[in-house]
Amino acid sequence: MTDTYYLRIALPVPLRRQFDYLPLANTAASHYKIGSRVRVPFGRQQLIGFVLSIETETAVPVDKLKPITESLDSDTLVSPNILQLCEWLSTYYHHPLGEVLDLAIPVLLRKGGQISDIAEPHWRALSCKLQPSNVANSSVITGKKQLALWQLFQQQPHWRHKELTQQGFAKAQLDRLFNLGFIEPYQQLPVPHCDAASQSALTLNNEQVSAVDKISEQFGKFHVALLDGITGSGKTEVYLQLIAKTIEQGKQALVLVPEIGLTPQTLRRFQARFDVPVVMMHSNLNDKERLIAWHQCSQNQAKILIGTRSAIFTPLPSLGLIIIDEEHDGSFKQQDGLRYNARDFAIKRAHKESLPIVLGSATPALETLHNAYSRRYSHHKLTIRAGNAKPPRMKLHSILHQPLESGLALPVVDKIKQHLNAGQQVMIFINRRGFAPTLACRDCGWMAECIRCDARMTMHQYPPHMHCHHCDNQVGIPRLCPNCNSMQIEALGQGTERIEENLHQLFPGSDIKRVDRDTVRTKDAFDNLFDEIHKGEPCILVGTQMLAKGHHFPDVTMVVILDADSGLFSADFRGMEKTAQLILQVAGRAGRGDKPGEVWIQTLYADHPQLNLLLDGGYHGLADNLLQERKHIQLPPYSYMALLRTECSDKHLAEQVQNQAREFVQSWLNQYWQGNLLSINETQADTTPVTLLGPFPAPMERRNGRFRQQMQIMSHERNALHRVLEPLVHFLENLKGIQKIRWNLDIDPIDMS
DNA sequence: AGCACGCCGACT
DNA sequence: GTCGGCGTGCTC
Repeated sequence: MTDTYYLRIALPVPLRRQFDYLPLANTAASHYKIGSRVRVPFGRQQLIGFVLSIETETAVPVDKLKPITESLDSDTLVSPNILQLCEWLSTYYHHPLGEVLDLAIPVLLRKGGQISDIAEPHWRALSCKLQPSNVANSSVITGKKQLALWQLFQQQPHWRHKELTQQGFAKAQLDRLFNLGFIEPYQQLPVPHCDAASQSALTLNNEQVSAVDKISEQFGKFHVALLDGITGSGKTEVYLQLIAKTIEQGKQALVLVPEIGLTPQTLRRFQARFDVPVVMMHSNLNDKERLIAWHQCSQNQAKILIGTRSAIFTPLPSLGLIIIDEEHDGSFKQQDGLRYNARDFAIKRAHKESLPIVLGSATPALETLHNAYSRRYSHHKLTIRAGNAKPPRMKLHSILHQPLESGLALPVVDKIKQHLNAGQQVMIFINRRGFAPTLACRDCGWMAECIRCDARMTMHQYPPHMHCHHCDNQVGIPRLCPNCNSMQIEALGQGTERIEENLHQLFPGSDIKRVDRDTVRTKDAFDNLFDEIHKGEPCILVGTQMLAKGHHFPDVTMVVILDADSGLFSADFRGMEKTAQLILQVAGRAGRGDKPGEVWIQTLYADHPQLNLLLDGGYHGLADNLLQERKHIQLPPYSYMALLRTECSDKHLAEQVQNQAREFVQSWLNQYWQGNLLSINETQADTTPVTLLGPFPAPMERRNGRFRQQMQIMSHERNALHRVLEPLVHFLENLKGIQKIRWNLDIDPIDMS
């Protein structure tokens, strides 16, 4: 008996629907596993898709159905859990499932590769043949190299081919021993390497003990814990001890870290602590290395995975704990394609797999804090610095009407001198790279602007050029004003290059190091620089964000923040939150037990209420105030938001599509929503379930030659929001002329630009 | 997203 | 006469 059945396949195309295919002739339905890959004909091309389900009926006319080309996996590749989580992502972020699934597996598998592709050639001794007597009697082994090779196999019977060639043995020598029947080649998948633990657990203070105890009580069930600990309070030690308990139970642990925080130091700290294999996954891995790590996790060989955003998709069959370090960090949100938030998705995964998740931060996102206050998350505070170190002294220094010496206030210059003379390090933080953010003509007021963006070009000195940081456009430095031919062209404002140059004048003979994307392009360069700074010689560090994230500089005793003001009046409603997080992060880089640090914030607004709140009441003082403000104006976390963005070289088209979207949403609400709602509860008649704000131009309207528009779509009900977004996406997909413009829908946006 | 088909301008 | 521009439409 042959019952007909169909395979429902998700394909990596930007279409929010699935495709049905016929199976291969004479294959039983049981041959096709859910979550396995198949190659299928799609139009004129061949694509790789995932089997979602096996259906007995199809809505497609049977004569349109084609059989699949081949089945690529005999077993499931994406586990039911991960598949369902991807389906959830697809629905929540309104993104095609096929593209979501594509992100969930390593590139090599996406392209049709097999796990066996990463198998490595090995050699093994054939124990029965490899006896000293064989060698002695046969006298077939000639040459020192062959003998040395034979001796190696005496010591250890298995060798990677690569290791042997690295030791100077040639293929010919291996072949010779093989022909003699002493050894044979075989292929084997790489096994994660693992050293014995060399470091033991630190003693915890009471707060840490309490956090570890309370969170580990939640093992085996879904639970979100906020580990809210000031810099230096030992969050990492809490992670490590929770992971240790997880490992003791034979479970795996997943640690997500921000993009920039994944350093060899981090890996070493974990490896030194545990007897089990620790694997890293980050953007610096090549396709093969990524597949190896993925495979080792999926086979339960790796017990700890430390990774950046996309590591959240990794199959971990015995996962017992998830940790999100620096959970407030913006890099957990992907900013293109599938705009998912790995922190939120991790919580979803923890829920699905019934396990605890720890969100750690010194400056939790307001969303997270709100959830902790409302007791959806448990809240564990760490307020004591290790070794009873004093927190850094923070000081707002008004530069209003004050003379500046190369961008630095005079008392700040004096202070820097004191610290250098005391043999200590000073860090100057300015979030602007290049020499100067503006190049202007003194005679006519002309300013160098980017031809593609509504932005001024940054002047760079090393090498000399004008650079647009928004579209990467580069041009030479004009010698005459292009507008009035004046020679009075002047660089205005300070960038890292200029501060560095000025510091050489102010502090001749001092060691000055600049740390920004232009000086440390590679991970290695940064690590080398870090090692040098770590020697502790007095110096001044000048740098951008880069200095704030990831590394700690114990010999830095003074931090100067030059441009905190730029974040105070930002168009983004998260501007103040982000500024506070950055200030505290930078401040946290400084000092250690025996050398307390001081932080000077240069500002024109020394009486800015929220800045003062941050300094007097700490992060939580400010955060409470910001939460009240958000509640008052009903912004997240007190409402849910989606942002529809359009961009087009034709300004009118970008606006027109927004207006069409707006009209669509409004008429949809009138037709389907308000009618229903009114009949249920007429007193709510004036409460619109979904509100629209905009469309309006993006903060920088023109970028890279395209005009950008955006519209906020908000609701107090997550479901209400999604119920209208679904038909909106459908409407936009099928809108005539939509291919002329770029558009995207950002759910829970964190960067409003 | 690809990749076709489909009609209108400057070229061997 | 055709090569090719990218507008429109489809993919189980």
